[in-house]
Amino acid sequence: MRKRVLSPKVEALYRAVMELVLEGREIRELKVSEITERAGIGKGTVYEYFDSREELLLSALRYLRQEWAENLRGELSRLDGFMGKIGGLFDQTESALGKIKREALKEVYEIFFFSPAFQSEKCCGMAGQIYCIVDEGRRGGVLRKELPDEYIALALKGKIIDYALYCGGMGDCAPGKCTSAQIRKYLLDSIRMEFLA
Amino acid sequence: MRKRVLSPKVEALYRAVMELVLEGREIRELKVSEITERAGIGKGTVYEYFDSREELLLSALRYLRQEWAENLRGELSRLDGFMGKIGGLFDQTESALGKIKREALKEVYEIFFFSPAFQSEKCCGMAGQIYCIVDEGRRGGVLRKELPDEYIALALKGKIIDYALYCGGMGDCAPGKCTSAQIRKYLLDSIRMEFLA
Amino acid sequence: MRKRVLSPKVEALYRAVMELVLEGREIRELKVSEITERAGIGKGTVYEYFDSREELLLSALRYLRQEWAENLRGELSRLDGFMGKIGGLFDQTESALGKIKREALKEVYEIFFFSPAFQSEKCCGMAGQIYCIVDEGRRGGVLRKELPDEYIALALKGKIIDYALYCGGMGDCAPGKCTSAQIRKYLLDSIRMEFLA
Amino acid sequence: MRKRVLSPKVEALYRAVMELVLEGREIRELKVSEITERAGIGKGTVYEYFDSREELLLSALRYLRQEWAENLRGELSRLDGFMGKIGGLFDQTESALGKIKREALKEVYEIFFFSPAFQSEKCCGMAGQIYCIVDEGRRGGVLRKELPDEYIALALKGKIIDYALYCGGMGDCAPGKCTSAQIRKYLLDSIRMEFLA
DNA sequence: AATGAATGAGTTTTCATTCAT
DNA sequence: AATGAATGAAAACTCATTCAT
Repeated sequence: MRKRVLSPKVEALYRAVMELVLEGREIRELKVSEITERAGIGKGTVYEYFDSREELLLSALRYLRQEWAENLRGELSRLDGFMGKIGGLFDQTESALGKIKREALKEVYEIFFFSPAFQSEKCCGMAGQIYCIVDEGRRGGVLRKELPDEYIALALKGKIIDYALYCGGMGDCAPGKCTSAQIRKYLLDSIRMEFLA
Repeated sequence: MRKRVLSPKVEALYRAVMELVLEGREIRELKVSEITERAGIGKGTVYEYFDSREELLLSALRYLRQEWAENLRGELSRLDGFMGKIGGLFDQTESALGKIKREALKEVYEIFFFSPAFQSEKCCGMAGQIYCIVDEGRRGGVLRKELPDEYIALALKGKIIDYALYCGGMGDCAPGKCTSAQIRKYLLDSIRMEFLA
Repeated sequence: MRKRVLSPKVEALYRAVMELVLEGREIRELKVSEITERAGIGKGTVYEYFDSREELLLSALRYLRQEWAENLRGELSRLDGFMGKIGGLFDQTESALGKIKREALKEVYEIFFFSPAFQSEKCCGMAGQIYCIVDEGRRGGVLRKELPDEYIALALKGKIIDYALYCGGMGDCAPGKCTSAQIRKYLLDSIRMEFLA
Repeated sequence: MRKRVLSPKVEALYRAVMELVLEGREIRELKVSEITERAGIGKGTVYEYFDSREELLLSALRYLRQEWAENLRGELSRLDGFMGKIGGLFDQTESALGKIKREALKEVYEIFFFSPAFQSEKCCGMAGQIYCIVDEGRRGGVLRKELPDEYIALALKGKIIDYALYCGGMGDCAPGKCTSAQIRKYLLDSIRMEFLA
């Protein structure tokens, strides 16, 4: 539970990157000068802490994922039971998506769902949270014995992604007759039916 | 509905982009000079056909998706029945991922699964195929009446993404006790159970 | 005798470097923008021909040495006899130094006398010319048999350096009672006395 | 005539510069941070003692020359007679060059032989020593009356440079048939023949 | 007096785009 | 229509210098 203390300048840089991403900018297109201006620090300062713009961006990405995952963990820790936590996951997903600009959705999806899969810290983001929930559910005996944890976690992650895509309003090409509440109900039902003992 | 014949230069450009992406490059980071070199044409020629690098990249992206989707459509057209086509979708996903470099996975996922959601041609790629399958299944009466097409399509897409992530070998953080064949079986079972009438 | 044809842009860059050096600038302190401005070409053009500023500077240096050595060779080729050519060497040295700004002396000495010693092209500059003269003198039988060519060449080079330093008006710390003509006479006398058979 | 005691910080800076030069770095390309790191003091401290990097570098240069010249003077003071001291000059030159890295040769030559010529302290380095020796020789009556001191000093300096270049192993382009001992003998012979009464 | 984190002016370098051929 | 050398605006990066501690 030790939060590594960041240099305030580095923290300011990470915050600036986050703000810009949430405003819809693509992370890989951010200029060093934009970030430092937003962070309110000098351009050269970046190079006291990072070897290059590339490194800054990668570190910021890692940090954002970590931050969000930690938030998520905090919220979920207050909830009980397998389905309770799953519900929390949906809640958090929905509320997080509600706060960001439409143009930022793509980048946020990528940062939160996709790119972690290609990093060594696979277990620390959303995927890590889901795994904990599954683990707890298993120990509580609420999950079907014949389904391996690995599959359940994978399938749950897929359902969160489904929901996130839908909430982003871009889930499908159909004329969108369902509300997101309906979609959520279907998804939760399917989870109950498929995974619960 | 005839496929418009591309200028050979444009085709060469699109192929070059595809090659580079399959070698693991991020599409948004490709330089004009790289693409034209790979395509074997002059740098200036790009601007005979496109207004800017941006436009070239977007067009190439659209083209790649279209190509892949068309291949997919071709393969699926030889298969019968809802579950037959779904099985084909899994087959195609697996074989496609088997052919590309590990570094290219991320970009290919993004191009194929994610970014379409943010384009006007939402219905033309993988999502479009899935929608057709659902539609056909509906007309054939094999799908549960109480589930809307929209949800089924969304959920199916999620399962394909699950499978793709798993095949990419990066699906989860568990020590990987399941084979991809097992995962596939679980996913197909869940589809049968949840959606079939 | 084939002069390698340079791209006109590269030639312009080399000329610009030469001009700036002769005006007293230190070659290693030249800015890319200064050089390209002087050369009358775009800043980016440098990077079409060189990988970096450093490379440009090194190439320009090599070129300057080559150029000057070639001029020297041309002038000397019109003169006959060992002492005739040696005299020419002194003439050329004096006239070359007369043409450049005082502040450029240091840099020019370095380029012409010193740095060649640290390059692979040792034989191509002033040292190379001297060696040819010694060689010719040896074949003509005018040099003392007991002195090896190597020593004679070395000693001659030293005398040219002496003269150059003196002409640069910085030869010594003495109040300078000798004229450069006198110094020259002493140097030529010593050459005659020591090396001639 | 007492040597002014240097602040330990300044001394550390000078030593650091010397070390770096002897490792092959060009003095004009040294960064302030490199020097202070090597000296083991804070970067800002430089500006307590020097107005600018430029001034630090010039002072360090002066110091290095002075140091070396003082060493030289010390060694030579133990030797007697014109040719004895000249021999000592050659000894010192050879042993000094034997101690430094090959890459440092160029810079050391420049610092020791060349750049003094462009400084106000012309008489204080090697040139100064030579002038003293000539002076002493003159007073002792061992030098030819018809040769002015100025020329003798100049010529002697040239011979030392010759020897230094040769010892640096880069004296000429000939296949190097002479040993440095031979070259030395030739040079000493020539000095005896030309300058001694 | 000593420090070193922070700075930003001043560089180098990149690369999409143009345009003469 | 095709080219690629040339460009320069815009970006990354460096590093001497400052100044709060």
